[in-house]
Amino acid sequence: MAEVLEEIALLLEMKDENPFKVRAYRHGAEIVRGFDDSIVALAARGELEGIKGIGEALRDKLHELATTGSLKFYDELKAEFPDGLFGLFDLQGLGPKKVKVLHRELGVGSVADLKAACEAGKVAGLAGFGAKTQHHLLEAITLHESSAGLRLLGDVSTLVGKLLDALQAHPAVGRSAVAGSFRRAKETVHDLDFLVATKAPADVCLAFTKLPQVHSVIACGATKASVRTEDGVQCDLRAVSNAEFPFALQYFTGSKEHNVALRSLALKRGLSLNEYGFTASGKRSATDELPEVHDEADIYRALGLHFIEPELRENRGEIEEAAQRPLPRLVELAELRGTFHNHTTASDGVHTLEEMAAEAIELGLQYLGIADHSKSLTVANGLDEERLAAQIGEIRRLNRGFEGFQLLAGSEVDILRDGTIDFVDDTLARLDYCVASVHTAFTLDEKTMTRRICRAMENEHVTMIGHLTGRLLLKRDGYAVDHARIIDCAAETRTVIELNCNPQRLDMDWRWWKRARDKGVLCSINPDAHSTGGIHYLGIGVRLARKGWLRRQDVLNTRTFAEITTFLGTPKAKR
DNA sequence: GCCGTTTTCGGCCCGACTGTTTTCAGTCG
Repeated sequence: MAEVLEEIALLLEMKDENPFKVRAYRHGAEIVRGFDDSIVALAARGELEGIKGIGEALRDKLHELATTGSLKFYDELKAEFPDGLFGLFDLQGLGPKKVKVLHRELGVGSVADLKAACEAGKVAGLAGFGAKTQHHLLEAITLHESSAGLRLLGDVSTLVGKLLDALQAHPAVGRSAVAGSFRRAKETVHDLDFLVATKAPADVCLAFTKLPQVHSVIACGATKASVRTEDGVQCDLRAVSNAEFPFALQYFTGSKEHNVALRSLALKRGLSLNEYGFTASGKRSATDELPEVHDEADIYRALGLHFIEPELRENRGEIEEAAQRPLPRLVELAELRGTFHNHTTASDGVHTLEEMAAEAIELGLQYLGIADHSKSLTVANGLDEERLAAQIGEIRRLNRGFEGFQLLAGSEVDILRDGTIDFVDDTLARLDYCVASVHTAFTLDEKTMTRRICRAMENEHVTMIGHLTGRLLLKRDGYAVDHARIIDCAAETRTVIELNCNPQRLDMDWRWWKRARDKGVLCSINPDAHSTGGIHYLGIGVRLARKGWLRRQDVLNTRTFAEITTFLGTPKAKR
C-alpha cells in the first residue's frame, strides 16, 4: 500500500500536479510504512479514521486497495506511462521533471532506453540537459547495474571509524561526528553522513575529497562535499560552525520523518528550525530571545521534549512520548553479562570451546552459552546425542578451571517441519538451555510457519527462539512469519526471543521489539558467533535493541550468572 | 490532498550544489 501511494506521488509529479497534493501522497506512504500493526486489516475494516495525514481521499483509496487488492485510480494513472519508468527514479540525478522530458522528447521508458539514448548522444541535446548531465547519467546507470546502494550497518563501521579519525585529524576541525542512518543504527545504510565544526569549511571539504579512501567526487562546495569511496559507499560531509554543530547533528541524524515532525512542533512555538539554528517565525517577534543551544538535548528541551536517543528517531511515537515523560533508559553494551547462541568447531564454528571462552572472558562476560547445531542439521556438522553428551561433559570439566566465568551447555536445535524438536525431551533436559531455530522448509505459508514456531515455543525445554525469520539482509527475505502472533505466543509460553546480532540477520527486526517488550517478552541479544570475532557482534546487537526501545530489564543477558542460573532452573510457566 | 485553540480557506520544511542558464530549475538530503 505504501508503494502504491509512493508511485502515485511520482506519477502525479510527472503530470505537474499540485506539489502539495504530491506531498500528501508521499506523506501518506510514509505513514503506511511506519505501521507495525496490520494496517491492511485496519484499512479493510475501514478503521483508518483519525490517523493524521490520512484524509478522506487516501482513506478511500487504501480501503479499496486492502479489500480488492487493486486501485482503479492508480491503474489508470499508471497506464499513461510505460512500465519500466519507475526504474529511472533510482538513478542519481534523475527526478520526475527530467524523467518527464526524457519520456516526452525521446520516448525513454526504462533504464535500458535511457542507456541507449545517452550512448547515442541524444540526451545532451535536450533543453535543460547537457553533455555533463548525459555523462553523469551513464555513470549512474553503471552504478545502478552493479546494484551498489545499500550496505549492512556492520559492514561500514570500519570505514566510519577511519573517516572520522581522518576528519578529526584535520587541524581546522573542532568537533566531528557521524550522523544519518548509521547513527540511528538502521540495519542497512544507504550512505554515510559526516559532520564537522570548523572555521575553514571549504578547506575541510576539499581535504575530505582528497582522502585515500575516496574514489570519485560527486560534489564539493563551500560547506558540503559528497564522495564515493573505493568500495562504492557514498559519503557526505557537512561543515558548519561550532555554534551550528548541535543543530546540524540533529538535522543530519534524521530521520527525515522525525525532523519534519520536529520542525512543525517548532513552528507551533514560533520557532523555525533548520540545520543551522532556531529563528523566530510567525507571531514571535525577531527581538524575542531564542533558546540557548549547546548540544542536541538543548534543542529537544526548547521544543518541550525530553531527550530522544538517535536510535529512536524514526517518528514512531518517540516525539509524542518525549512530550509526556522521559524516554526509557536504553540498554547499553556494558550492561551485558553474558550471551547465548555461539558455535564451536564441534559444529560449523572455527574456534574451540577454550578459545571462545577466552574471548568471552577478555570481553568481561560472566558466562557464554554454547549452542552448536543439532543432529538434523548435517550440513553444519550438527551434534548427535552422543557428541552432545561429550560436549556437555567437556563444558562441565572446563568450568571447574574458570574463576568468575562459566560456559553454559546449550544447543541450537532444529524446529522440524511439524514444529517438533529434533531431540527428545530427555536429551533436552540435560542441557542448561536451548535455542530453537528453523533451518529447513523455508517456503511454508505464513500460517503453517507461524504454527510451527508456536508449537516449538510450547516445548518446556525451548528457552528461546533463534533468528525468527531467517532473513539475510540484502540477500534473501525471511520466511513468512506472523510476528504479532509469535509475540503473543512467546508471552503466553514465557519463551524468550533472540535478537540475532549477526550483521546480516539482526533478526527479530527492530520494529517489533517495543511490542514484544510491552507484552512482557524477554529479548536475548545473541551474537550467533561462529568464531571468536563473532562475539563482538554483540555491539551491533545492542544498538538494534536500543532501536527497539529495549531497556536493561527487557534483555535476559543483562542478568548476572547467578540470576541466569535461577532463571533457567525455574519452570517456564513461572519465569 | 490534508489540516486547523490564529484559519473550513489558504497555507503546507528548507538549504546546498550542479548544470545549464544569464537568473534559475532540478535534484538531493
